[in-house]
Amino acid sequence: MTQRLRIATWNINSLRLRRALLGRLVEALDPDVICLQETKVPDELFPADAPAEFGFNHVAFRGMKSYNGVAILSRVPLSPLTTAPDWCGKGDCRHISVMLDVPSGPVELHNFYVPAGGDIPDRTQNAKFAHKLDFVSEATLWFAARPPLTRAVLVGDLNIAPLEHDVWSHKQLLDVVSHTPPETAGLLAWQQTRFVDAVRHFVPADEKLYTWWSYRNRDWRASNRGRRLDHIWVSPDLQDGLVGQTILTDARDWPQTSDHVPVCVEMEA
DNA sequence: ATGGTTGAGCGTCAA
Repeated sequence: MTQRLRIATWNINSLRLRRALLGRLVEALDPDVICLQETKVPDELFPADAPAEFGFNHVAFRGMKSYNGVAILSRVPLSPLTTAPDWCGKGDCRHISVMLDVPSGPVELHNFYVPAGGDIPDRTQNAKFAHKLDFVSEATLWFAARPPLTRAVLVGDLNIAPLEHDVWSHKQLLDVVSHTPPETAGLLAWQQTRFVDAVRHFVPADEKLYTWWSYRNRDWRASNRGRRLDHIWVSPDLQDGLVGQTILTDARDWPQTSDHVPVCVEMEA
């Protein structure tokens, strides 16, 4: 027997500022698990009552002051995984992983916030870009070195739009951090450590898909200069159980919202 | 080519 599992991911850009918007996310998507990035809250200030307020009685989080931070809110029990390294040795709270105690069998869940990489797409001139490439390489090597994963899901703000139609203009973004060849090649190599892009499973590669629109636009919908930076990948054994995907574009119009919108995949797992 | 906006938390830095 399998059971329905909906997993959502959202770069919330401050959990404390936008915790009420979690209610809208739950209303729209009814997820079993919510993975958050850029919580921007140290663990000792994590709003401990927020998950239960929205029906999530199980939580794991890793945060720091001002920057980064990840969290997993779950309706099913979870246990933390502690096997992953401290990526790039920075201790910067960009990854958290758990085993979800799904009745039909445990599911390994990874929630990542990949470095944005700064503005200059040159690792010799820009240490943040070097960090981003190194982070992706390190993750690729780590997953590649493991036995092929089963019942595994990897989500997050990966800060890279890998495909031509994951950005509003492939040509104009080829030298813009998030869509440069070393980044897209790096992300696809990571994915090829044996994951399936669960959103593209449903949407052909020639169809535009975005999950992020800059704040620096007068009218994000009119200009529609988006990028698909937020991803949900599953291990190949879960592919046949995929039921559907939702990119909650409407969330970009919520009051005081994030510049990212939630992404959700439903599966039988 | 440049500038445009937001958050954390009080300087600017990061995105």
